[in-house]
Amino acid sequence: MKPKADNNEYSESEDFIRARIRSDLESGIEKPVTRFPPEPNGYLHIGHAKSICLNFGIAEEFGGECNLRFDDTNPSKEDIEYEEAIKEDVRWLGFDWENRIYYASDYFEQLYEYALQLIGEGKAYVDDLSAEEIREYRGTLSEPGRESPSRERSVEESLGLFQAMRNGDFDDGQYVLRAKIDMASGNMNMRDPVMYRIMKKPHPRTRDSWSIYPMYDWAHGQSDSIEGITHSLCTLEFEDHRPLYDWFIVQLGIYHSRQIEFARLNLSYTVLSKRNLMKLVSEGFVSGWDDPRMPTISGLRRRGYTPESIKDFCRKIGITKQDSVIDMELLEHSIREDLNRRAQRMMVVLDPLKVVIVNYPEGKEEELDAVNNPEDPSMGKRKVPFSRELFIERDDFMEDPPKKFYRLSPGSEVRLRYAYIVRCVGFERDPTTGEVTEVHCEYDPDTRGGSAPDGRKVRGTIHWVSAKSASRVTVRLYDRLFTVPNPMADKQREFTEFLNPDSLRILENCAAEPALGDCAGDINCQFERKGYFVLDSVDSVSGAPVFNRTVSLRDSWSRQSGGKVG
RNA sequence: UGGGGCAUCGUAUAAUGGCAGUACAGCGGACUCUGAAUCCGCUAGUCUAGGUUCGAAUCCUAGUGCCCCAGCCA
Repeated sequence: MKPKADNNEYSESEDFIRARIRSDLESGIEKPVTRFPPEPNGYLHIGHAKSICLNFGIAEEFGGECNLRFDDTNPSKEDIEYEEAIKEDVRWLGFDWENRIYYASDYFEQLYEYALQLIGEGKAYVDDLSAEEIREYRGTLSEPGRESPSRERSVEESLGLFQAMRNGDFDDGQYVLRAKIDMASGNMNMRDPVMYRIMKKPHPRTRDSWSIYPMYDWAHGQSDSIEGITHSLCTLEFEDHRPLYDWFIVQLGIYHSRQIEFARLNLSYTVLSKRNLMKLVSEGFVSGWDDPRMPTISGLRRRGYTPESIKDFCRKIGITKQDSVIDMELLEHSIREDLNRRAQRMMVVLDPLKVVIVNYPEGKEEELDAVNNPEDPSMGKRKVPFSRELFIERDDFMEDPPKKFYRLSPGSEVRLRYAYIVRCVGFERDPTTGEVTEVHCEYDPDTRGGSAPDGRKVRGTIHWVSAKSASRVTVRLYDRLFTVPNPMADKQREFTEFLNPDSLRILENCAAEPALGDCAGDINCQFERKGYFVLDSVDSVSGAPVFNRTVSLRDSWSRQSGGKVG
């Protein structure tokens, strides 16, 4: 089937960044070169996916290139574990940096030479003010700063001191190298920003060969320039840094990459900052960075999201400079749309209630045809066993049903999907708890396969599993991580106070079609009428599968009945 | 008058002086062996006030609101 993407909204119009690239292409540049520059200090999340799709997407669309660059300028926060996870996530999304993997740390020597150049030209100086003093001297948002006494230091002295900083002659914090710009600038970033700090810490890649490390502002633009990045795309909070980005490049007289800013992604009912995600992990609110409730790429992957659905989502949200919060339902729409097209259908009863077909012969078993995917006939059919004793969903039976309840209730008729039309003729309950323990039905042998030869209308069709051959599986139902759309909105309260206590429900005794009892690999399927599920890649063991609910099906019944269904 | 940015249905996003469109959500209907999917329809928007113009979301003026910046983090 042809996707309706041919003449839809996103192929017709271009965002402001693509428009700019197109115009730059017309006015001379050969091809766009972009980069995705994560710091290896945490796992990638859906917000990074937006940036990845933008940077790699532009390279694909315009015949350019996109580099993967690790912005590893702060060894106190970075770890090799993160680097590997990041590479895996980018690859999983379906992007390829080929041989273009770079590290800011590869440029440490070049950056050092550049610094020498600026010092030599009197545009940078070594400062001996303490961190606290630097802050005081910087002034405030509305008052200009004061110049450090070190500003008057001679070029020769700064050169010597800077070399000594590199040699490890000083302790952490004793000196910094600063750019000499303008302490009265309205832009705080231009008030003699720190370029290097002393940090006697081994670096994952350069080990102990450096005792000074460049700051972001000093490293990023120059790294872009060295790599010939034409368009350096970053988020809005760096707009204030652009004058500094440009200043360094102009002073150095090197290739001028251009920084362009766009709005970062915000998603409702979750948080999207490494700091806060880190807190959820380290304080045990979730099981790890890849907890299926996490908005990380690895969490979404384990939850059952596909790369296609994430890329589709990124295309739909667009690229602008407006602060916005995207509704989680749009992400859910993307995965439903993708999985509806490709997921194998299965019948699984999450909360089993026993049904006895009283007029069905004891010991008899037959195999019925079930469609694997009504959206895709090429996926074929499969056999499902049927017998006298079945399981149905507990909430598909009601002793005293409300209006418009199309499922089973005393005296009513319902279709067992792919099987027979049955009528409820009675039920049993536990005398002490009052809970319904068993439902009795009579089946109509003429309706084999679920058809009604007499043309009778049966509104309800429910899923079921033959009791004898059912596989016992564990199912984890996930719900939104937070109870409020924006957990960060309340400044008085910690965002963790808004964690949803019901974000995970574990169902140990679900009854599944036999085939699901022993399966392996990346299995995305739809449990009919319940949602899309994926075999958990971590906790499933052979013969004891665990399924994660990726997303429920849309459910207009629970909305209209106000009830919570499964 | 510290600096920088942003304002279009509930949420996003298009319209680059010429019919305010699309998607998600919501509501209603058709269809249905998934209360799914699909199809059809409906609701709903240009921050405010002036101005320019035959014509303004778009240009001008003045307001208002929101976001970011005072790390030796990125």
